[in-house]
Amino acid sequence: MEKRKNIPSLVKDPKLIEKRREQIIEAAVDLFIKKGFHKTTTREIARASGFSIGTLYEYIESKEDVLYLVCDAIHAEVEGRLREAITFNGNALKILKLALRSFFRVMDQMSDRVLLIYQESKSLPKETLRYVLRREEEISLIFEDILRKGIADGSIGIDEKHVKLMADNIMVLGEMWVFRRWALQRHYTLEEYTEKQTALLLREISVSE
Amino acid sequence: MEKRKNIPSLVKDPKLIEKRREQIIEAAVDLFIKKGFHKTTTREIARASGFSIGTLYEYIESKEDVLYLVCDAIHAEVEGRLREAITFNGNALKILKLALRSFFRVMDQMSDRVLLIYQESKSLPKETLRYVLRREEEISLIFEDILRKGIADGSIGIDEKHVKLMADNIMVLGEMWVFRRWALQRHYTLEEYTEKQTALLLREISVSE
Amino acid sequence: MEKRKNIPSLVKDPKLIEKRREQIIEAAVDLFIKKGFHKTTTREIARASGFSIGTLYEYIESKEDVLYLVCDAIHAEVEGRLREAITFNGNALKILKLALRSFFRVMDQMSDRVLLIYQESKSLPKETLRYVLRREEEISLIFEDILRKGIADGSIGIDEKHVKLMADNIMVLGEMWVFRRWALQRHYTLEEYTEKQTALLLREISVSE
Amino acid sequence: MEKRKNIPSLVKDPKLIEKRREQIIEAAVDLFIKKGFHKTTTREIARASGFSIGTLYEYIESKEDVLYLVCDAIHAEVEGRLREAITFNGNALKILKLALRSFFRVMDQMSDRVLLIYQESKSLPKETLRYVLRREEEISLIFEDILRKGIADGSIGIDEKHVKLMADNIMVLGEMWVFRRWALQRHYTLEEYTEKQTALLLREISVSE
DNA sequence: TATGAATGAGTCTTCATTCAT
DNA sequence: CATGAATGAAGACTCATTCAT
Repeated sequence: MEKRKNIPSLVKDPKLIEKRREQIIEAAVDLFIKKGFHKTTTREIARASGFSIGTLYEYIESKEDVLYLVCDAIHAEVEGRLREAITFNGNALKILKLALRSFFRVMDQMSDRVLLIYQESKSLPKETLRYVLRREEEISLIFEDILRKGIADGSIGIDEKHVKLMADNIMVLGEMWVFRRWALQRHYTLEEYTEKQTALLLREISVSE
Repeated sequence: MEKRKNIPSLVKDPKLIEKRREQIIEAAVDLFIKKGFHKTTTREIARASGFSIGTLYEYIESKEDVLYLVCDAIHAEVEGRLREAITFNGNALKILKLALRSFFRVMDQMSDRVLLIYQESKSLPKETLRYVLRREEEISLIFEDILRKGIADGSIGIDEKHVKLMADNIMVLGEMWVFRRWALQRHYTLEEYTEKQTALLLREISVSE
Repeated sequence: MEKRKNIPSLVKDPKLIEKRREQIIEAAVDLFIKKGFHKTTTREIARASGFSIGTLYEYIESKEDVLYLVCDAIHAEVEGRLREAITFNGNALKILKLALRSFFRVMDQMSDRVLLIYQESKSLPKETLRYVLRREEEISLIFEDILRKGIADGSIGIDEKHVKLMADNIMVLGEMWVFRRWALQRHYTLEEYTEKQTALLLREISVSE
Repeated sequence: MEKRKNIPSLVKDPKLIEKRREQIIEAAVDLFIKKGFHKTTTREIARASGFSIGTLYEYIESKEDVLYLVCDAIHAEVEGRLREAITFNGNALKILKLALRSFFRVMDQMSDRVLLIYQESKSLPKETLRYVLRREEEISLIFEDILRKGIADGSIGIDEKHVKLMADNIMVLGEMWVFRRWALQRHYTLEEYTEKQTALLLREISVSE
C-alpha cells in the first residue's frame, strides 16, 4: 500500500537522516555505476559518503537498503525532472509532445542511472523489488494522465482502453534509448530519435485516425 | 577476429570437454536465473553439474568462465533456433515476416535466459564481454541479410544505408518483450505483440513507401 | 632508499597497529619455526595471535607480509641485542672482541630464528626479499664500523680495502654456528667456538701482522 | 642402519624404476631450484619428467619422496665428483690440498643444488630427513679419512681427537661459499677463496705446529 | 551520534593423490 | 605399465555487519 519502503534508522533526527541518506545515495550511485552493486563494498560506500562504516549503518540496516535508496532516488529524479519540464498550458497533444521530448532527454542524460536500475534491482529482496517497480509505474502514470486529458479535450484520438498500453509503449521507447544506446547512437542523434519515435506514436493516436 | 573465446581446460579429450561443459552450462543457467551470478557459488555449480568442485575446475579456469559459457550458449541457442525457423522459400518480405514471428517467439520462450545475459554479462571481464556482444551482432546480421535480400528482389523498399538501423530496431523490439514482459503481457499476448510490431515495421519498409 | 617496507593496514591507530603486529610476530615466529612458513596457515597465525582471521587481515595484506614482519623483527632483535652489548669504552680491538663474543652468543640464543630467515626468506616476493637482505647488511655494518675505528686508533692492523670482507667473514662465522650447530656442538661449546674463531680472526688483523 | 631410504614402487622392473627416477630427479631439481619445493606441483614434475601424473605416482608414493630423491641425488653427485677428483697418489697432505680444491670447485658448480638441500630439506618427514643428513656425513668422512691417513703417514700434524672437528670445519667452508656467495664473490674469486681458506687450514694442521 | 576495530561465515581456487581404463 | 579424469580437503582472503567506546 505504501509507496515508499520505510528503512529503520538508529538516528532520531529526520532532517539528519535525510541529509545522510542523500550523501549515501550520491556516493553509492557513482560506485554502483562504476563497479556494480556486488563489487562495491560497504566500506567504499561509507568512505565515499564522507563518514565511517559505523555511521553508515546508523542510517541503513543492510547493503541492500542502499541499493533500494539508490533505485528509489533515481526513479524520483526521473519523475521529478519529467514533471518539472511539463507545463500544463495548451492542449494535451501539445503537452504530450513536450513530455516525450523531455522524457527522452531525461533518459538520455540519466542513462547510466537508469541502466543501473535494470542491471542491479534484481539483487533487491523480492518485497523491496516490488516497491521499485511500483515507482516506475508512477512515471508511466504521467503519460496516462496526459493521454486521458487528450481524450477529454479531444486532442488525442484513442480509446480509453488503450491508454495504459500506449503509456507502456512510451516507457519502452525511452528505455530502448538507454539499453541500446551504443547501437542506436551509431545511426541517430537523440534529436532524430525523438522526432522519429514521436512521429510514429502520433500517427497512432492522431484524432483523424 | 575469433568468434569464440577459447577457454583452456586441463582435460585433453575434446569430446569430454564439450560434454562436461554442456553439463556445466545447463546447471549454471538455472542457478544464475534463480539466484543471479554473484549469489551462485562454484560449489553449487559443481554439484548441480553432477561432479565435484575439483572436476569443475578441470573444465574452466574461473567462475567468470562459466558466465561466459552460459552467455555464449544462450546466444547460440537464440541464433540456432532463429535460423532453423527460417525457410528460404519465397521473397524476402515473406521471410522477414516469418523471421520476426520466430524471433519474438524465441525471445518469449527464452526470456529468462536473455534477461540473464542483460543482467549479468556486465560481470564479465571487459575483453570477454566483447565476445558476447559480438555474438549478439551475429543475430542482428540475420535480419540484415534478409533486408538486403529484400532490396535485391524488390520486395522490401528501404535504402541500403538504413539496413543496419532497421535490423537494430528489430532486435530492440525483441528485447523489449523480454525486459518489459511483466508490463506488456498485461495488455498483449505474444501473438498480438507480434502482429502489431510487424505491422508497424512493415509500414516503414513497404515498397510503396 | 627506505630501510623498512611499509605494510598498509586497515586500522588507523599506529599504537594499535604496532601492538597487534607484535602479537602477530610472536605467534608466527613460533609457528614458522615449528612447522615452516608454508605449512602454517593464516588461521593458525590468527588464533595464536589471539584474534580472528578477519582481524589478522586488518593488520597485514597477505601471508607473505607476516613472513616479512617476522624476518624484519628477527633482524632487528639481532641488531638490537648486539648494539646494546657493545660498550664503546676502550680501543676498537677490545670492542671487537666484545662484539664477537656478543654476536656469537646472540646467534646461539636466536639460532632457531636466524635459521628461519635462511630457510624461509626465499618465499618472500623479490622486492621484499631485498629489504630483508639489506637489513642483514646493517648488522655487518656494525663490524665494519668497529674495524674502521680500529684502523683509526691503531689497534687493528688491516687495510681499509679489506674491511668489508672481514666484516663478511665475521657474519659467516656467526651463521656457521647456526647452520651447523648440530655438528659443531658435538665438539665445541659456544665458549670454545668463540675463543677459537676469535683467535683465528685476531691473528689476521693483529697490528703486528 | 640403512644408508638409503627404500621408496616403494608399483613397478617391478628395477632398471625401469631407476631410469624413471632419474628422469624425475632431473626434472624436479630444476623446478625446485626455480620455484621452490612448495610452489612446484606434482603435475609440473610429471610433465617435466616426460610422463603423466599417473606414471609419476607409479614410481613414488608422495611428493616428499621426490624431494628425498632429489636431495639424495645431489649428495651423491657431490660425493661422486669429489671422490673421482681425488687421486690417491702422494702423501695425505697433498691429497688434502687437492681434495679441498675439488670440494670448493664442486660446491661452486653445484651451489644451486646444495642451496636447495639447505632450504628445502626441512620439508622432509623427520625420519627421511635423517637419511639426508646421514648422507652429508658421508662426504665429511672423505675428509676424515684423508686426515687420518695424514696422521698415519706423518704429513698432517693433528690429534686424532680433532679429526672430526676439522672435517666439519672443512664442510662449513664449502657451504659458506654456497650460502654467502653473493657477499663473498664481491671480494674473492673462487680461486682466491680456495687459496686463502686452504692456507688458514693448513696453518692449523701443519706438522710443525 | 560517530567511530572504527573486531568478527567469522563464506568464497574462489589449488593440488596431491587415486583409480578405472 | 601408462594414462589422465575425478576427487575433495584445505587454503588464502573478503566483507557485511556488530558493538564497545
